[in-house]
Amino acid sequence: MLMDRLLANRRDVDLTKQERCQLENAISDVRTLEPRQTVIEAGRHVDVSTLLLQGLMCRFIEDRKGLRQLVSIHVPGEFVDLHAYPMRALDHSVGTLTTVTVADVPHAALKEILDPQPDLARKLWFATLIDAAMHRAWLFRVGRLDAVGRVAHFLCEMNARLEAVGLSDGRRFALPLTQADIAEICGLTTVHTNRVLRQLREAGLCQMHASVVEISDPAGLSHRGDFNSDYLYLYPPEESLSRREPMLSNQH
Amino acid sequence: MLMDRLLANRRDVDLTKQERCQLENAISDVRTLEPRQTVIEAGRHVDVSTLLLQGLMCRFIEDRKGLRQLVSIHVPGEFVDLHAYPMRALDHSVGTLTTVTVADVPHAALKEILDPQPDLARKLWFATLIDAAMHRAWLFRVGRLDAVGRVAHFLCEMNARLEAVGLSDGRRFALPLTQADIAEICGLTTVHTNRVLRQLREAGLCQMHASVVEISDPAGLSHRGDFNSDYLYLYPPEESLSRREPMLSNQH
DNA sequence: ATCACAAATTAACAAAGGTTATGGAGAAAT
DNA sequence: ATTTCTCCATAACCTTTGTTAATTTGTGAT
Repeated sequence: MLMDRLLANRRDVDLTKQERCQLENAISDVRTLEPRQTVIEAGRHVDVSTLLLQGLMCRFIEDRKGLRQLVSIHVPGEFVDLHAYPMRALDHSVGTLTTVTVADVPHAALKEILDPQPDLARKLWFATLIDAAMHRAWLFRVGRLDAVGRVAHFLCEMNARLEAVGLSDGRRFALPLTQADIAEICGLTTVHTNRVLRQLREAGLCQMHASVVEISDPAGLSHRGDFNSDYLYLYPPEESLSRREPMLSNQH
Repeated sequence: MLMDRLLANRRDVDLTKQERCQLENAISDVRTLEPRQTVIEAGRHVDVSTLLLQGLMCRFIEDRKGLRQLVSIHVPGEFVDLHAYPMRALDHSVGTLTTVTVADVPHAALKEILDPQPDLARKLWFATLIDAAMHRAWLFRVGRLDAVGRVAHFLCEMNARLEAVGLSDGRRFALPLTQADIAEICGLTTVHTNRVLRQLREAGLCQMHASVVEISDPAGLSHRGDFNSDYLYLYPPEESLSRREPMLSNQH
C-alpha cells in the first residue's frame, strides 16, 4: 500500500508490518501538489510532516538575492521533513520539483504512536539522521570536488537511491530535473553545468537526454565523483533484491 | 558541574535539572585527548557517544587522496556524536583539533534513561538535528558564497556559538585553528584562505592573529557572509544573557 | 501548423581561485 | 645559539568557473 516504500531498503530501519500500519493510520490526508512550488517557507512552524509518495521534492536555502542552494532532494518513499516533528520550526524551505503526491502525517498522531514505543521512535530518529548523513556527503561534494566530479557524484547518488526504491535498473533512470536544478544542487551555474554534462558524455561516462539519465560506465562515474554509497545506509544489493518491488515506470 | 554547559542556550532543548543529572550519571569516563588525532575512523561501529567538555573537535570526510572536508566543528558543551546512538556506525571520521577533555556516555546507559522518557528522548533527538541544520548552513556556505563570504560566514558562526557558551564577548574570541583548518572547513586552499583573511582585514571587517579573532565590524561581516544565526537554534540574546555562565578564558 | 516559452547549447571574455615555489617569523628542542 | 618545524605570507602563473549574450531545440497550447 502507501507505506510499502516508506523507509524501504534502509539498514537499521526495518519497520515491522505493525509499525508500518500504525504509521499509515496516522496519515490525515493525501494530496497532489503542482511542480515548482514552494510548499513551506523557511522559519515557519509546522505540526505536520510530509511523506513523499510520488515525484521529486527538495529543500533549499536562499541567499539575499534569492539564489538557491538545494540542501536535499527527495525520492518517493521518504519523509521529506520528519525532522520537523522534534524541531517544530524549519530552518529552510521545502518545494516541489515535479508534480507530487504527498501524505500528511500530523505530529499529534506521531506522538501518540511514538511515546509508548521507544524502539519505533529510535527508528524514526535514525531516519532523520540519514538526512544529516546525506548533507555531509553533499558538503564533501561541493567542498572538495570540481564541477565534473560534483555532477558525477550527484548522478551516482540518484542512481543508488532510485535503484533502492525500484526506480532505476542500476544504469538508466528517469530524472525530471533541468540543468538549472542540477546547478542549484551542485553549487554551479547552469552554463557550466551544461559544459560538464557534455564532458561527461564525451568521456563516455554518462549522458542525460529528455529527463533520462543513462550511465554508460558506472564504475568510471563513481570513480570520477569519488562516490561511495555508504552514507545512504542502503541494504547491500544482494539483500535489497529480495525486498525490492517490481520496477516502476517513473516518478512523474 | 560537567553538564552545566550541555546543550545550553538552545531553544527547545531546555533540560530540567533532573534530566541533566541523569545524563551526568550516565558518563562512564572523562578523558583528555591529544590535539590533531583521529578519534574515530569512518565506518566504525560505536556504542559510546562523546560529550565535549573542553577544546575543539571536528568531523570530516576524506577523499581518495586523503584531502579532508570538515563537515562540522564542535565547541564545549556539545555532544560530538550523539547521532551514533541511533545510527550505531558513523559515515565520517571524528578528530580533535586542540587538546580536549571529553566525557564518554555509553549507549546502554542512554537507552535506560531515554526509553521511559519520551520527552527527553525527543529533546536529544532534536539536539542531533541541530547538526543537520548546521550541515545545511555549511552547504549553503560552500555552495553559494565566494571565498571571502565563506570565511566571513564561518567566523560569524563561531562567534555566535562561542558567545552562547560564554567563550566570546560578541567581538573577540580565541579560535585555535590554523589557516589550513579554515581551508578544510570552507572548501578552499590554504593559500587562498590566507589571501581571504588579508582581504577581510583590509576591508576592516575582522582580523585573526595568534589564534584570536577580533571582529571589528560584526554587522559588516554578517552581511558579507550572508549570515543569519537562525539555524543555530540559540536563544535570542536577551534570553540567553540570564542563562549564560561567566566568561571563560578560552578552550584550550 | 504556428506560436510561445522553457530548456539546452555554445562562444567570447572576465574573474576567481588553484598550483607551485620561496622566504620569513615564532616556538620548542638540543 | 643553532636547529628544526610549523604556520604565515606573498608572488607568478595557470586552470577552472562565472558572465553575458545570442542561437537552437523541443514541447505544449491554440
